[in-house]
Amino acid sequence: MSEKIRVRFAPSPTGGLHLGGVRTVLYNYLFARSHGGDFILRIEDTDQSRFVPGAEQYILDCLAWCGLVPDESPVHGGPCGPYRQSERKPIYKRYAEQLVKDGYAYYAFDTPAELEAKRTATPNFQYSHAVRASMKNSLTLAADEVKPLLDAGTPHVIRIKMPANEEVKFTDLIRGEVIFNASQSDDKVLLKADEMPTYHLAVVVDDHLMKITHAFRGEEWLPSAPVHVLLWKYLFGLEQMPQWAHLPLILKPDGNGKLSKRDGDRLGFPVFAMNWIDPKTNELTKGFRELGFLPEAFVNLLAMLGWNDGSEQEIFALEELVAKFSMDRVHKAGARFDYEKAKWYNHEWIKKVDAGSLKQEVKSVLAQQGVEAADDHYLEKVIAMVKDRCSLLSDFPQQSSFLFEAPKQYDLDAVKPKWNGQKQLFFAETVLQFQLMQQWNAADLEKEFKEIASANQVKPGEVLLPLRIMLVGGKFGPGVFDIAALIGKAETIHRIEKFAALIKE
RNA sequence: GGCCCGUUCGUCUACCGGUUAGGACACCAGAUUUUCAUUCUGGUAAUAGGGGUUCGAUUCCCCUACGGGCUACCA
Repeated sequence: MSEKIRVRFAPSPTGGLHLGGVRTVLYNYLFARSHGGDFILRIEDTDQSRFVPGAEQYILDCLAWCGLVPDESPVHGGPCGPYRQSERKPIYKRYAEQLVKDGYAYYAFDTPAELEAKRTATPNFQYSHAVRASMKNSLTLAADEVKPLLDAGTPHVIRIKMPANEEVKFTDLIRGEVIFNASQSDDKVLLKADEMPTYHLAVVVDDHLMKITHAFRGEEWLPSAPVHVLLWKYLFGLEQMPQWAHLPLILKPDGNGKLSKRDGDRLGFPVFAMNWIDPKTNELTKGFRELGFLPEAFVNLLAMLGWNDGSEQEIFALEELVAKFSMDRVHKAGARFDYEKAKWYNHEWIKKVDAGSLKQEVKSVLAQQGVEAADDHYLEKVIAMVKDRCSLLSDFPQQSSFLFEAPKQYDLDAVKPKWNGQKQLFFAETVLQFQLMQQWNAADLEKEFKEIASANQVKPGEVLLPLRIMLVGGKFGPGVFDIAALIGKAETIHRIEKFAALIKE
């Protein structure tokens, strides 16, 4: 039995897809897939103040990178269209008017200035059941006063009339039964003066019309959940309501509060899945992908931030997450984001995947550093040799560029103080002996090198570091003989000679 | 301020009444690697506090403290 799990996702007002957003979609995806259902994602399309050009496609691109491809993702012209909020204005208005007619909402004529005055006069002013009788609205005004106002086109909003004493219950997939007293919420605006809906109305109307089955969102929405539940009750009936899940927040690594883009900038780690250029400011925010993360690792670390399968396993592939995921093991408390652990996940994944599958990414990351890796077969060998030492894809150039071209810079301080004629002679001899070698592999090279050393009365330890500097340029990289074996006889000899000539001066 | 949600090593977390409270990241020490990493071994480190309930509470309940969230014609 296959079920269609339809979910809605609201992009961030500033564009960009942050960790919390990806995790929300990820949990949606895992939930849908683990129930054998289709995953239908609707990206909320609120134009006007919030609309960011390109945000939808960007989100879809990010999700594709993560491997979270929806079976269907109507953006424009889909079966439940129109999707753009401004094109749906009449729909929202119709439902809002319906609510007024049924006595669940009312017109409010208070101007923003009047409300502002109230707020400054009364410290904890809330437009709620307690004060609505003293405000200017269709509840306090006589019917024959209201009609002229409406007819004259007086600016007004439609507010929900929250019951003064009613318990609102609903089941949250993570928190279980949640009970609120409706009186605690104020009379939220449902339809603004410009006839655009607020989130509260739009979310309920759209979820109904677009047959949303599951509504996962951040914990910050919990306090307004009773408003939404009530709207469902008034408009469509509670049986129709999607299943709610309020996900725990992802918190700053230091200090307090939700993780924000600013924290990433400040602490030096990405917060967005992929690079995002704010179309308004042209400001670039780096993404996990561009900083060298593997999508497998990104998904893995996000999944574990607030969920685990109860075992001690920490490395999960997406299919494995699908198989083991269950909503009731999602945490209630927020989790601090730890970039060090994020890098650890990536390192584990780089070690885990095979060299061949990394070719494209490594090639492009090398190209960015001006290193051309033309030979795929050779590249794969390079990757196999160095990948265990890389936490990020961006570590590859540092760890492997010398396998494609001779070092341009040498760590001379590592060699020069102890350099002498004896070593000069030793390397001259090494070049000669290497030229004669029939087999060119790491084991034979090491054997040969040590024999030359003992024949020349040099301790291998004293010439090993110079050899490394000659081949690599610095004190890093895989075993020297592995490097020599890979770059080949001619190149090895060339590098030794080049360096020997250089250090003489 | 009001309301809501939450609270196990520094961090992510396991335990769903009986454990020497386990794992991972980070950190420290040792081994391996005649580079640097990796790897391996070991170590430091937690049930916020106080009341109940119970033969027995990290686990269930209450209070306090702390943290987070919401409190817009933003989402």
